[in-house]
Amino acid sequence: MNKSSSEPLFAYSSVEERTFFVDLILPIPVPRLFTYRVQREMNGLIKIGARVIVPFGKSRVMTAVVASLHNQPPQNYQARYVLELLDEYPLVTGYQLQLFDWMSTYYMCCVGEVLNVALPSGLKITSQSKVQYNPDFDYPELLTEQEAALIDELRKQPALSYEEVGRLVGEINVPTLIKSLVGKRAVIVFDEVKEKYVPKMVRKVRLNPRFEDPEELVALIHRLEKLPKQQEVVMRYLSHVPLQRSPALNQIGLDKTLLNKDDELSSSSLATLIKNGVFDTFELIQPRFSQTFAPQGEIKLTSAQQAASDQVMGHFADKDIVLFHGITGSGKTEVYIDLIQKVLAGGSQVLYLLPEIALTTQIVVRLQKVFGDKMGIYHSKFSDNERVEVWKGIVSGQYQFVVGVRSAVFLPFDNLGLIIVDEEHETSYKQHDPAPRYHARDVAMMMAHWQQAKVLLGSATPSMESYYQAKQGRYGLVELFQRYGDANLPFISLIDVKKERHQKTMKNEFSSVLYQALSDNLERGEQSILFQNRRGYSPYIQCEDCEWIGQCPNCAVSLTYHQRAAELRCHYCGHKELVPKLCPVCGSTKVKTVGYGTEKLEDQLQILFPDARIQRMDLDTTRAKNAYQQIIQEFETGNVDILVGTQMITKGLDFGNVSLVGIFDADRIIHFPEFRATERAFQMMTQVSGRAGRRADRQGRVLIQTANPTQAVLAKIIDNDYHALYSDEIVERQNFNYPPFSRLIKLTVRHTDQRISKRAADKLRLDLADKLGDERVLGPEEPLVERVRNQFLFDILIKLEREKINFKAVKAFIQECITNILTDKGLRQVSIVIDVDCL
DNA sequence: AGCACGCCGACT
DNA sequence: GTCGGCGTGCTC
Repeated sequence: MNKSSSEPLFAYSSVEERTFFVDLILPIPVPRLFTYRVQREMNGLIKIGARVIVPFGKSRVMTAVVASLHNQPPQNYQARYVLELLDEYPLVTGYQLQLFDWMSTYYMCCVGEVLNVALPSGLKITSQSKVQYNPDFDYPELLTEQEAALIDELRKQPALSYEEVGRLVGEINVPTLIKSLVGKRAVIVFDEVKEKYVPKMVRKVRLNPRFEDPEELVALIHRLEKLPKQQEVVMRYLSHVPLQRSPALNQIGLDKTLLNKDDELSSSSLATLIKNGVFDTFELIQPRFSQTFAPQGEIKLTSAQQAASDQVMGHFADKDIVLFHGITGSGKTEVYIDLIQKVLAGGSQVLYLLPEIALTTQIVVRLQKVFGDKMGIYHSKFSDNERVEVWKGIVSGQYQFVVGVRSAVFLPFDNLGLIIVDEEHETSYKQHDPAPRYHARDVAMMMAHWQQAKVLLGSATPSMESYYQAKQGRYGLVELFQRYGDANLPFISLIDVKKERHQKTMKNEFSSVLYQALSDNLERGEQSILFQNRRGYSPYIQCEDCEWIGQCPNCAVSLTYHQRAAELRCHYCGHKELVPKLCPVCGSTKVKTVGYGTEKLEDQLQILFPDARIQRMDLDTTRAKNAYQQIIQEFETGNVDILVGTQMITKGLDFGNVSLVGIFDADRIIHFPEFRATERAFQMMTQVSGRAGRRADRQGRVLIQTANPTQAVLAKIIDNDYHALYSDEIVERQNFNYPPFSRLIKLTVRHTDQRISKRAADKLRLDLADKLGDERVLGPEEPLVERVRNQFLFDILIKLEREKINFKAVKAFIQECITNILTDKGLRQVSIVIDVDCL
C-alpha cells in the first residue's frame, strides 16, 4: 500500500538524492524550532522564508515558515513530512527571520509568538476537519438512533464541517459523536486546508471583440434600434469606454455595477445582451487601494521647515538616528514628506510609523495626496485581506512606502532607506498584552540598523530616553520651535478649583472661568475641546449610608458607572452588571455616583448649554468601524460645538476653528503612581493644548482645572518649556536609577490562589536576588490592580544598569529562575509574564 | 497554544 | 457502574 516504504533502500544512494530537512518556525509558544522532512520532489523548490503546511501533533495541521534547510536527520526521532509548499518565492525575508530571532531573545519569548503577531492572519492557514460518509460502511445495526439520522444526512452531501454537523444534530457533543462514528467505520474524517486570503474580485463586462470593428459596432447599434433599453445600455457603455477613439480600451472593460447601477430594467437588458453574446463578462482581481490618486504636485516648505529637513539630512551623514523635536503645529509632516521623497527618489523603501489612533486621521489623507497609490497603509482597522495585500505589495515591489501602526515593523522590507517613528514618545508603540511585548520604536531601530537605513524619531514632547540619547550625542538632534504659518502658541492658564469650590462658583465640574469661556466661544461660533482622561459616567458608585462601593467580582477595581448603557462595567475584564436600585448591603436607596468621566461631563454640558451641539469621543463611542472618522468629520465640518473626549482626542488632530481647550482633573494625571507620571502629564497636557488655535489670526486658550496650581509641572506646561522638564526630570531618573539610566524587566506572577501566587513570587525574587543582588530586584509587589480576571498578581521589577552588564547572561539567568519555579511541584501552575523594557 | 491521556467525583 | 471534570505532558 505505502509506496515509499516498499522502495528498495539503495535507490537513495544514487548521486544527488539527498533527503532534505527543514527547520520550521511554528506559530505556537514553544521555545524551539521543529524539524521536518522534505519530499524529494520539493527539494529544489523549497526556500528559506517560504510557508509550508505541516502535520503537527495528533490532529493538527499548521502553517509554518522555513527558517533553514539542511540534511542532518534528527537524532532521537523520526521527522515527519512537509505536506505542502505554499510559496514559490519566500514570503518572509531574511531580515525578517533575523528580526524574529532577535526579538525572541531580546524580549524573552518564543519565535512562534513573534511569528504569530508578525504574520497577518490571512497568511496563516486554517485547517478545517470535514466529515464524510464512508461508502464501504455496511453495519448500520451498530448505530444509535441519532447516529443513524446523521448518517442519512451525510449520505446526501459530499462532506460536512464540524459546525455543520453540530447544526444538524443540535446542542450535543459533536467531537464525541464523530469519534464514535469513526470507530464504527461509518464516516471518514479528513482535513481541508485552505488559504484564508481571498482576493477581492470585480465583475467586469466588455463588448465582444468583434464590435471593436467600428462597422460592426455601428451595425449593432442599428440592430438595437427597436430595443431601446438594450441600446441604452450599449450607449452607456460607450460613454464610459470611448471605443471610437481607441478600440483597445474595450479590453479593460467596465465595472458591471457601473452599467446597471440604477434600475432593474437595465440590468435585465444587460443580462440579455450578455446572453446574446454582445457583451462578455470577466473577473479581475482588484487591488484594495485602487482609488488611483494622482500625486498632487509639490509641497512647499517654509524656510524653517526646509532648514529642519536640511539639518536632518546633515545629521544622517554621520548619525543613524535623528531625533526631531518640533513643537505641535510646527508642521513636522511637511518635513517628513520632503525626506520621504528624497529617499524614495534614491530607490530605497520608507516606513512611516504612527500610533494607532493618529493613523486614522488627516495625516494619511495628506500623505495620500502626495504619494497616491504608491503608498501602502497598514492598520488594524483594515481587514485582514487588506493587510495581506500590503504585505504582498511590498514583496512584489508595488509599495515602496508604507504608513502603518506598531505591527508594520514586521513587513517584508528588504531595502529600507528610512524609518520614521512619529510621536516617538507614544506608549502605544509598546505592545502590552500578548507576547512579544515589543517596542516598535526599538524594533524599528534594530531593523534599520541591519538594513543600513536611517531612523527619524519625531515628537513635540520626546521621551526622556530619546532626548537623553540625543543629548549624549548618540542621536542627531533637530529642534523646530516655530509654529507653522506663524500661528500663535495657545495661552494656557490654571484654574484653582479648590478656591472656586470654596467660593461656590463651580457649576458641577465646571469652574466659572471655564464656563464663561465656553459660553463666549459658543457665541462666537468657535469650537471647544474638553479633555477628561476617563471614560464612563463616574468611576464608581457608592452607598451614602453604609459606604458600600460597587466592585468587579473578578478584579480588584471598582465598577465604572455607564449611564447610557445603564450598567456597571469593569474596565479591566469587561464584566458588566445592572445598576442596583438599592444598596445590596444595607438596602438604602441612597446609592450615588462618585467622580466623573466623559459621559457625565457630556451630560452636565447639555444641561449648562442646552443649545450647544456636543459630541463625545472615547472608547465607547468609537467602537463601531468608522465611528472615529465620522466623529472627526462631524467636528471638522462644524456640526459640533464642543467635543468631550479622552486620550484619543489628543492625537494629531488638526482643526482650524478650535480656540478653547479645557483640561479636567489635571491632578489625577500628575499624581499617577508611576515614575513616568510627570513626563506623561507634560506630554498629555501639551498635546491637548496643541489642539487650540492652530491658526495665525487668533490665539487659542487652554484652561487647566487643578486643585493645586503651584505644582511644578504645570508651570512648565504653561511655558511650553520642554527643556526645563527634561533637565529636572533627568536628574530624578538618575537619582533613582530609572531609565534611561537603567533597563527594566518586569515579571508578573499570576495564579488564582493568592497564597500560591505570593509563594511563587517570593521564591522567584529570592532566586533572582541571589545572583543579581538585592538592589537590582524589587518586589514582589501587588500591582495597582492586584486581581484581574480572578488571577492574583505580583510584580517583580528587575533594574539593570546600562553599563557593564551582560544582558544576554542576565536574561538567561532570569529564564533559568523562571523555569526553576515552573518545575516546582507546588508552584508549577502559576504563569509568569516577562515584560522587557516595560513602561 | 491545543490536544490527548489519565485519574478522581456526581449522576443514569 | 459511566460521563466528564481538568491536571500533566508533548508536539518534529
